[in-house]
Amino acid sequence: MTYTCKDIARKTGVSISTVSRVLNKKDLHKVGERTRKKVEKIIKKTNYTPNIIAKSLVSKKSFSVAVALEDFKDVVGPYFSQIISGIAYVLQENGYYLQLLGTVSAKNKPLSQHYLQAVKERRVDGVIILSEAINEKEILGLWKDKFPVLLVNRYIRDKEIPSVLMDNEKGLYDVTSELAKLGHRKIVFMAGCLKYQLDQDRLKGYKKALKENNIEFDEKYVLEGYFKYENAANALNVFISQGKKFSAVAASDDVMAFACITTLKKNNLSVPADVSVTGFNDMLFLPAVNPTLTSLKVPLIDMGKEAAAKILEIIDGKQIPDIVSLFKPQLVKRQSISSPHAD
Amino acid sequence: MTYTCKDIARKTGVSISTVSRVLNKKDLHKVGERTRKKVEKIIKKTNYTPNIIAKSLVSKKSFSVAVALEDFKDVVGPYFSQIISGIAYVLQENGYYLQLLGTVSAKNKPLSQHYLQAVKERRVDGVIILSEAINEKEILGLWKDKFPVLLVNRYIRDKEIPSVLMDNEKGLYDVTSELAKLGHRKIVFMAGCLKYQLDQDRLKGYKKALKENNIEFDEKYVLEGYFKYENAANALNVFISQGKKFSAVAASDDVMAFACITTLKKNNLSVPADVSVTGFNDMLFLPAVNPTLTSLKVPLIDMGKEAAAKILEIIDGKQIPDIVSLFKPQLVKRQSISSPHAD
DNA sequence: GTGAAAGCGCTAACAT
DNA sequence: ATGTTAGCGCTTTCAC
Repeated sequence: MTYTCKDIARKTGVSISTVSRVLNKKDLHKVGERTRKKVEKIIKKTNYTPNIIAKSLVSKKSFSVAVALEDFKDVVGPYFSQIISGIAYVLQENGYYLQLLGTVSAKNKPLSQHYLQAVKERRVDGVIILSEAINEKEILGLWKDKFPVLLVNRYIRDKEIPSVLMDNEKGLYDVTSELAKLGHRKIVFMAGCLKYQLDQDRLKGYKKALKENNIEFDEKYVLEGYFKYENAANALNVFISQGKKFSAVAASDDVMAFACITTLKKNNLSVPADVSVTGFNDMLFLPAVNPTLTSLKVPLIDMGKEAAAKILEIIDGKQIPDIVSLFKPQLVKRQSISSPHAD
Repeated sequence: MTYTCKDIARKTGVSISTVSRVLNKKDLHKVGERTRKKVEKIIKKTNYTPNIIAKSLVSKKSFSVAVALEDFKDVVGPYFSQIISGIAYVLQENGYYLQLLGTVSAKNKPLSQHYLQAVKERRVDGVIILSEAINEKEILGLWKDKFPVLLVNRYIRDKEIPSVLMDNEKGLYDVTSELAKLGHRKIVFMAGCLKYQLDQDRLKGYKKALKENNIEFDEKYVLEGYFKYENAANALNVFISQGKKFSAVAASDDVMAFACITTLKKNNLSVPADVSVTGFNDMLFLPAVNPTLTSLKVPLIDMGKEAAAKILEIIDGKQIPDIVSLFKPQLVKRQSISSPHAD
């Protein structure tokens, strides 16, 4: 049997308003001590829990936040899952629920329709956008409608949309500089997806480091692996088969870095003796991997926590002190890099 | 501006029932062609989306399903994330939303309170339980209340609670048999957590294989790694320091298998020359890992899909043909096993 | 202090 | 074929 506040009122012999008052501890000073106790007793006895749906209807708050992923397959893999884990933790601590939304490929529905519908249906009080599949116009539309939105590792140029970011430019700058310092002159940048702002920024850092070390930029040395193992392996394979010279690969992702290592081995190139390889996010550190991967450590879980904390502030209508939080990647050197051959 | 069905009715010059009818395509034959078109036009023009909260209140359906995890940190890591990915996919395809719930550690709240509250608040139409932290009594309570529940890789003895399972007993039986066939006589079983049914079943398979190969069971050869890298490494370290002889480790998880490989290397034992190692779930296959891991492949994403499909059937009140779906693990042999030394 | 009543945005039974 | 109306379970104002 599932009870309603009406049942509780009847059982206690009071009105539903009184029940509501003690339930929400609101205007409690207006409720008699004895009445309150009586109501509380019945609530406990019946194990009554208010219907949140009804509450939402009148309060216009769902106490839940959506996390918009591009594809549910993204949950698999340490990048998104760490961010989500951080978000989930903070939301739960604050009594909020987390809805996981996909932005592509729902049956019979165009791109992003499913996620937008959830928002418009007022299922959620805010959205944290991890997906790159949602276009800027849509996001700006929501923001203009005063709907709480927050972007993670993504931002919209010249617009004041709250974002939680990592310093992508500095990340690739650091890693490229390190490789140059070791003596590398032909460095491949295995980007994820160059149409993403994130890889544009990394490209910028890569170029900056090249320039500072008097290495000429050659766009043929920029490959795209789309953050997928197979794609990265293919891209590097094609590059190798073209006979291009190179002694290092800076990848935009640890998974792609592993793809590069495997591909190099298959081409009888050893890592790091022949080619140095670096990753990004330092999310896949396994001591069993040989060689262990040099990567850029980013506190993904903390970024998730920050994202959740921030969207809650926005939902609560608080003034947000900073539109942007910026996390710094930290270079972690391991076995996958060394000085190049002297040839 | 956010519209209600009343607004649409007023703008179109019809009643709200008519709006509701065209919205839900229900009793549509009773609506005039022209009226329908008129309503549809206004809906399109105003970009109106019905308020799902109100709809839920009357229909007593939230169109969302909860996935109960023990700890949000669990999303990180391939085991849970693959299952979740499968669940999310099927739910979305069926127009359902996914709520992620934790079952421990919400601030000020005892174990599992948060998840139970979500259920009782009628936020969700059903729960898929991945967590081991929810006790059997609670689950049985929900089931008795006719609340749709489904367990994944977990079941309750002698109770007909729907479950999506993998054949844990056969998995460890297969792997242990293979090791015995190679000539191993001293095989360590690195369990996750022996109080879980899953590891009890695996233990059973392990024992069965030992018996069939005339190897005496010794409980000292059963360790617990709690599915964590550090714990497994510690447990094996302690075991090694006790001077026990062994030539193989069958782990209940790939992560623990990697922990074992690293620990063995640190103890100057090479894999597989000195000690063979196997994993479970085959979820971390990386060609870059040396040696590549022998493991039991389980279709985790498919298990997630099956779980979602099943909970939807239960929610729809359909007769469920099988209380249990059983997925078979498949032994994938790679470099981490070989015959033992001849000493 | 407590209760009655209106209303949140929708559905569905019942009129017309 | 279309409209009227009574709720769904709660919050909140306003009486008493």
